[in-house]
Parts: sequence; structure tokens; C-alpha cells
Amino acid sequence: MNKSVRVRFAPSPTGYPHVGNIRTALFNWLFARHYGGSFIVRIEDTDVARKVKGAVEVILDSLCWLGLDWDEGPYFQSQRLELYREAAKRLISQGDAYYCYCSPQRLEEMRAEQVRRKQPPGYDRHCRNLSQKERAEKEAEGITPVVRFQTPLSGQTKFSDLIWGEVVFENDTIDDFVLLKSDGYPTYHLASVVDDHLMEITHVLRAEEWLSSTPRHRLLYQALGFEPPQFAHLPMILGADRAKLSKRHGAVSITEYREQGYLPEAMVNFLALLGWSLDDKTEILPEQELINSFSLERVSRTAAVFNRDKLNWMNGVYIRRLSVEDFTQRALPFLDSGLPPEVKRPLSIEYIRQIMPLIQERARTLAEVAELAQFFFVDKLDYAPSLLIGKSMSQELATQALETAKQRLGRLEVFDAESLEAMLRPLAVELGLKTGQLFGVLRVAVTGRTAAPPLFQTMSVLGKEQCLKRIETALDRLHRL
RNA sequence: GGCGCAUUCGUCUAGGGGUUUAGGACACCUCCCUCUCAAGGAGGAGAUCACCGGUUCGAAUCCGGUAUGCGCUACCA
Repeated sequence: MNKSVRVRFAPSPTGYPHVGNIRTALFNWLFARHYGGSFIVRIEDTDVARKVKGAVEVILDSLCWLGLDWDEGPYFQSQRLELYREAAKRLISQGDAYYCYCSPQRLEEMRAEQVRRKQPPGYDRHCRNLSQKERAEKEAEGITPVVRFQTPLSGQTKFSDLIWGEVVFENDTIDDFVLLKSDGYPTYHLASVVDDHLMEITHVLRAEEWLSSTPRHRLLYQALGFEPPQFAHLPMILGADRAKLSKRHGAVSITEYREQGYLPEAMVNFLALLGWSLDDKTEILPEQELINSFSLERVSRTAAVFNRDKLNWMNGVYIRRLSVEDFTQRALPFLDSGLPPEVKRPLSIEYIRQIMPLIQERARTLAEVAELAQFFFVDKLDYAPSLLIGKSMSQELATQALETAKQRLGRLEVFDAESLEAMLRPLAVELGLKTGQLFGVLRVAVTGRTAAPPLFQTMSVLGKEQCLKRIETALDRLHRL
């Protein structure tokens, strides 16, 4: 398997890249990188009607974001139509395919009838044995035919899937599927087989939903005289209700995760663990370790539910592993877009650099950074004054504590964390308060919240002037209670 | 309806005949650390391994059936 492995990621530009598609891309990429092979990108744009403009760019951009670099492509099937037509023509002349003139209406009625009679739906081979004369008549009517594969009526098609093992299908359960549509475009079946052969793809790793169509592809390879690649069908990714992942489950496009502040490296690690595992304990596997240890043997056969909680945890792990500077750079755009509009821009990078160490260990996503750090930026804090009076505190005690702290703070020369601590701890004793009581009041006064980064560091970053101002405001609110 | 596939804690999974009182992770709970939060540490709860039958001295692991779920069954991919 070491010898020139060639795999491909073949998305169709009919929408934005679904996490399921991306997981498929990731497995292909890991497989290629593990064996030192080639990862090829091919755009399957053969459905003119469903094509979404801009989708190709978003797909490619997402691959780049995740670091899934490709060695060849992107190839576009829409630019290779002649290849598929030639193949179809060859199949017709060989007697392995034929023209079908059935109208969409007839096919629809046929299907409805089959469903009503509980018959397996499928093309009834109406045009399979048309005479020369009958064909000429249809042509004369101006009907543009489709080309259908002439599926063997008996026998079996079997293949060995790298993940599912031996799979056998009876040929009589496979209908005469369309190869070339009336608009001249190939269907997925024809195009992917022709391209996988021409591009010398050695392994087709694709979603499980393709398992059922694999016998068709095997039959096509056979008829065209091509050697088939190895197939490996990947388990599906489901939503929390075990249904196929869809819009109802929240974010399904990889771009949404990017916008929500997930790190690409966390995303890669998380997605790799959906359907694959290294052993019974390893969860955190950075890219290189993933490449080193990836193997098809350890891919599971059961569909996996996308667990958002676990993703959040893992993203937090990766965020904490970043250097402060790296974290700061990545958080910057999220601060810019997430902070209230009244905060004046551009943001001071020097100030942000002081804040970020306090935020990094608390954020699970980059999008949370703005919220967590907001009190460092806004002018006036918005909080319920009652928060100033903590547990086992009274209005009087809180007022006294703040008042005294304000005076002492005002006299403090050096406003760093050490000095603040050296001054505030004894003050609690002096006031007959527990440290938690004193610090609690100060925390709310200075940050507007009961949960925030460590007090002394926070105050130090905020600066003496700002702290005093906020304590003043807090005192004011306390008086009005 | 037909065909194909699957089924281990809520979720991701390990484990593939005895080493299993079924292991880990997320989430949850308790405690520790501690100025709050987060992180970290220590515990806890959580799975009759879908069900039924068979093979075997012994089955989560092998076989068969049933149930359930999923996929395919398009001039979509």
C-alpha cells in the first residue's frame, strides 16, 4: 500500500461544506499523508441545476483553513465532459449501454405504480431492446435520449470493502441506471468511475451512503475494462437525535465552526475521532500524530453522533496549548467583531496583550473571548447593584469595605498584582472580613461580574485610575439601594 | 416493498472466546486546590455489551433468527 497511494476528495458544489464531507476529506488526506501518497481534489459539478455559486471557493477555502493541502487539482468534471461522452459511446457500441427515450413523466408514473404495488422501484428497461426503427422514430420526434447502463440480468457483484469486508449484491436488484443525462452531463456513477480510472485513484474513501451504489461502479469498471480501485466506506455522522446531520442540528457547515471560534487543529482532531480511534485512551492527537497513526483498520463501522460538548472541551484544550502571542493573534478578529460598537477602534494591541493571558485559560472558543474580556474595554459597567452585596455581607459592610479599599488603593504607588495582594489581604483581616468577602465586592465593582479572572491581575491590567473610578461608581450604586 | 449494513455507559469509543467486578474521554455529581470563574487533582454515578436461541467447560467477543436504526432504491451527488 506504500506504493503511490492516490486518493481523492470529490465534493459537489451544491452547498457549503458539511462537516461530514470535511470528515471524508480529512480521512482521505490522512490516508494519503500516512502513506506518502497524493491527495487530489476533484469538483463534481455535473448537476447544473443544483450548482451553488461560490460553493467551490468556500470548499477550497475550508480545506486550506484546516490545513488539508492537496497535491493535484482542483479538477472540474464540467471541463471533462468529452471524456464521459466517449466512455458512454464506447459502452453503447459494446452493447453495455443503450439510449433511453422515456419521458420524465413516464418514469414518474412508473415509479408511482411500482410503489403502489409495493414493487421495488427501478427502471423497467422499457428502452433496453428498442429496434433500429423504433429508435429512429423517437429521434424523429426530437427526443434527446439519456444513456443507460445495460445491467446484467443475473449473477452477482461482489467486492471487498476495506472497512466493511465482503459485500455481495445480486445483479437483478440493480436497475439500468442513467450514465449520461439528456443535458449531456454524466451522472455521478459514470463520471466518478471514468475519473478515478484516469486519475489513477488507488483507494476510494467515501461516505457509507455510497456503499449501495458500489456494485454499479464495479460493473462499470468491468464493462470499461478498467481495474477498480479499493473501496473503503466511511461511517456517517449523525445529529444528536441520530438522524442524518442537517440544519436542524445547528451548525453543519464547517464555515460556521470557523466563525464560532473553533480552532482548525481542534476541529481536525475532533473530526478524526468521529469514526476512528487510536486506542482506548488517547484523545488529543495533533496533526502529525494523526498522520502517523491513522489506519483504515481502526475505522469503525457504526455511525457517530456529533458531540458538541466534547468539541467544546477539545477546543479549550487546544486554546490553552497555544502560545499567548498566537492566541492573541487569533483572538484579535473576534475581539474586533465581538466587542460592542461603542468601544473605540482600532483596539490597542498593547492593552490586549496584557488581557489575553487572563482570558486564554478560560475560553473554550475564540468567539467567547469578546464576552469574557468585555469589561476590560467598556466605559460603564452594567450590573445589578445587589451583586455588590455578597453572601453573608450587608450593605453597610460592603460600603465600608469599598470605601476603605478606595482610600488605600489611592495611596498605592505601584499598581501591580503583587502590591495589590500585599495590600488587600491584610485589609480583609483589618476589616474583619474573609478574603472572599472583600475580594468579592471588589470584583463586582471592578468587573461588574461575580465570575472573572483573578482579581489582582485584573485590577493591575485595568490600572489604578480605572479601578478607582469603578469603585466610586459602585459606591454610588450602593448608596442608592 | 427490495437490497445492503449496523447495534458496548446520554454521547465518542476500547475491547474480537477465559487476563473484565467491561477500560478511557466528553457531559453530570462530590471533594481538594482556591479571592470568584476557569484549569488542574482525587473520587462517584452511569452499560443485564439490542433481544432470543445455539456452539463451547467458558461468549460482549463465534453462528442463526428477531427487533430497531441507518443507507441506497433520481436524467442528485
